[in-house]
Amino acid sequence: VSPRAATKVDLSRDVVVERALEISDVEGIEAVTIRRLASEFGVTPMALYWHVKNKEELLDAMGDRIFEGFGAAAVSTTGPWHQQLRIIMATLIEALRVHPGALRVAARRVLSCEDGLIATEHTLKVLREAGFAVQSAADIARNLLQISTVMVEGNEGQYFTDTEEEREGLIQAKRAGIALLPIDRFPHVVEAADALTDCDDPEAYYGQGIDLFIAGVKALQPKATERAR
Amino acid sequence: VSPRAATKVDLSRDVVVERALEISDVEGIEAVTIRRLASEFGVTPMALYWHVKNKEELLDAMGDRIFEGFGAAAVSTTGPWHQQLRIIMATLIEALRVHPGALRVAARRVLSCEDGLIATEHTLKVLREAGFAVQSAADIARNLLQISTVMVEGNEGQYFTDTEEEREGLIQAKRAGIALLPIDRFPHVVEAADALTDCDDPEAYYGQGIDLFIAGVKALQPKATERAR
DNA sequence: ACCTGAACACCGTTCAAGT
DNA sequence: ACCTGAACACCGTTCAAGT
Repeated sequence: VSPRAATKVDLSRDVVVERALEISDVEGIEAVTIRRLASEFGVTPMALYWHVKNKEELLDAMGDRIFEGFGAAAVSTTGPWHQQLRIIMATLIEALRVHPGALRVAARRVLSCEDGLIATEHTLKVLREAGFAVQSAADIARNLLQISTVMVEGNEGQYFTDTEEEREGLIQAKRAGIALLPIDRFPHVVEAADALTDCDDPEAYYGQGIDLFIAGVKALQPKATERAR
Repeated sequence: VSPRAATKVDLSRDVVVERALEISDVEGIEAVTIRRLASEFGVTPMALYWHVKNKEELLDAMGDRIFEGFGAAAVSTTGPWHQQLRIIMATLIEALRVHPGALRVAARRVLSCEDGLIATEHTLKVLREAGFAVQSAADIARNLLQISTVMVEGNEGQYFTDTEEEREGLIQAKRAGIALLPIDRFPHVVEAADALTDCDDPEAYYGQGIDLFIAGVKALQPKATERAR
């Protein structure tokens, strides 16, 4: 019944990964350490090595967790190819936003986890059927993942700190630093100080990013005449 | 004249940053440590703190170095807006490719260093004159940087190791892992195993990425009728 | 099956002291 | 002005040992 007993659940791989994700979402991925986790579970650092091979495997497991359910969602899309691509991208962004601290580790796990593979398979299928060559389709699929990752990261995967106030402070400081630039040299930057740092309308931000990507892919689509090599 | 004397140049901020960039390009940014640098210079770790405030400042300086000359290059573009944007992006990618290990630290320094600000100012100017609203222009400028960064990173900013052979091995292992997937479940992924991992034609890869982005931005451009709010 | 203890080779950084 | 020495609070990980 002591405050420490509250955190003293039975250790397991899942519990460890879950806690690691919680930490990364608040304080960033660098705050996730074996020793930190151990102390939070009221256990010795070495105890974790029973449930996870090493730190790398822990990070991988965090990434895989993020993609859970993504495969099924990606496969269930319907409609014209560009609409399917749009839904896949929107779904991916949604999934990534849940754990902004673990984006990076997720991105490099796409081709190493079940759900990432399923989603990639379907994405490639859609692109191939739209007439894209193997290399083009692969590049576009990679781009889709990378752009989604970097958009989410740029928007909510920064400024990790211990407290919320501290986080606010960092953002304010950044914005103020831009707003105070010499306006004669950087008029457009100063004008866009808010727009460049913050995002009071994330949906619009992601919407434009998705629009841009889909429009770009559409423009790259080989014409039907070119397709018959 | 001893082998160790060869590395014993006079310590200075520039020399330290330069060496840090060299290390990050070969072994990745995590290989850059104060103690490692100190031992390479044949000096005590604390000696570095005279030339650089702390590790964060060192990383920032590495990022700023990457953008050196980028401002001037970005400003000197001419032609229609989308062509200027294209040149800016191509130039940025070129600059980023020089130091693939320090991409990440560079990206977050754009709005904090001279050359990054100059380039951003000009990019925003071009976009505003093309009719984009402040928020849209800002989002697109951010996207340009992020996409460029992530393309370079995805292509040559991975698999850092001590030796070149080890690096080759990692890439081969990754590709083999994909190629050996069950072909009935992941036919398109297996087909694209090479295309997804490697890039024997980087110019084509970056070219398509730039094409995609520019086409996407073009599609988002407000029509002249809409512009007169 | 699950965890501990002690130890090793690493980190960044402070602070006082040397030349 | 520039560097050293000793110390502190952190890392990940191995290996043998406990229950």
